[in-house]
Amino acid sequence: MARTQGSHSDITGPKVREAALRLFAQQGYAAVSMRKIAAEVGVQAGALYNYTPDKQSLLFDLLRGHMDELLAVRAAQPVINDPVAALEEFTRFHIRFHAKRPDAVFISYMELRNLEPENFINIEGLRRDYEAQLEAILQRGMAEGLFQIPDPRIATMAIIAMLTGVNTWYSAEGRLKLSEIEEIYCDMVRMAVEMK
Amino acid sequence: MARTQGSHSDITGPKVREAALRLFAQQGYAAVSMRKIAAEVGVQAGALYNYTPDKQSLLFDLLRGHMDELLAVRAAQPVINDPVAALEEFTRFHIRFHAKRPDAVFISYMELRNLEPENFINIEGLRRDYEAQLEAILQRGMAEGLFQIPDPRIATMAIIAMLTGVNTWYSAEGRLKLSEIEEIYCDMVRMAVEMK
DNA sequence: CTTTGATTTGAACGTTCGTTCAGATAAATC
DNA sequence: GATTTATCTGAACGAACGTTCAAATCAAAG
Repeated sequence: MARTQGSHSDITGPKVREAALRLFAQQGYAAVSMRKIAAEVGVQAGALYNYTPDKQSLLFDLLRGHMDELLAVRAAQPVINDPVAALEEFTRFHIRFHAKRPDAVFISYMELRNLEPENFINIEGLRRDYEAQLEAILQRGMAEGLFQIPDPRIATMAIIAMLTGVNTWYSAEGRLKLSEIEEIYCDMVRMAVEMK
Repeated sequence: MARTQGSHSDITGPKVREAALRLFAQQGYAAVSMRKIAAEVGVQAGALYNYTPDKQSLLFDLLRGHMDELLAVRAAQPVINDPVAALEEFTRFHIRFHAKRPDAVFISYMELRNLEPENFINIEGLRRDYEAQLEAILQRGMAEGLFQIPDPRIATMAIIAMLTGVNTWYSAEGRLKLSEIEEIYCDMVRMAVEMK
């Protein structure tokens, strides 16, 4: 027997996922052919099928991987009990994590509709888990009389939409550094929920 | 000569645009074939070319029409001088206008990348015009000492992202009526910018 | 009822799609 | 150096793609 380790798949596998992620984000799932992905990797289209059973699975794995990483990195964060501090930490975390992965964030929102129903439900559930973490912070802040929030569920959606919106215009070469943007959003979020 | 009025195009034309809008929103521009649109209209694919020179123009016309209507309806709104009242009016207007047109809003965000560069710039300019209206309200509120905003440009993007985010979860059958949602967002937006 | 021209059909075009697979290639083990 | 097997090529499959166009259809004007 031969070559049980060190085969090309260690290199090609990640390259396939990277190319697919970039192309799906730029052109959309339906507009990207397996041949385009293969060309980007430097391989023939047939070779891709050593790394994914089909195109749909490739998309799902990217979305699933993104959500898994989001929840894993978040879970590794230290727990903060003070709602005000926790909200600031969530804000900074969300902006930073998403700004680093614009392609994955983009396809996570755009290509959900291209998932088969079962896969869709799967990803949707992970997103809800993440949203629930922010909602819990808001609920705690209200219980402690620190926050003034007309509807915690809606405030959760509003804050997340606001934060994720950074990705639509942020550029590393822009007017503001990411740390400055974090600061500004922390202020706005705090003002939006704080008891006066 | 015959049939200078009342021809079928009066019926088929709008049906083509409606079908294209719905299908583009549901499945994405690239995933929707001219044959699918034709089937939805109840016509053969070739007949579509009486109503659009090509598929790309069909997408552009939908986006352009949406933005034109947004700016036109907005321009017909009475001018409000008080920044606090103007901000509330903008909030309500944005939520209501966008909630009524979820498909057009969706493709306006998702399919921008499928526009040819010239068309992209065109639509992008109209969006900036709209955003500038909110930014002007924020600037005026700051000048009058009513608002406390760390960065008006970013606050503009944040508020618009927050408001447009309603479309990702709003349903007419949901827990809250649209008027209630408007109310909640007005509160949050006001709290987020108001001088304390 | 005939004429007229807007509208639609239905077939065809060259191209590209996702996927499969027998055979070629190449690297690690013996 | 021979063997083994993961990896990749290159061709092929039927299906679907956007678009074109001659011919058929049909409703209003004369």
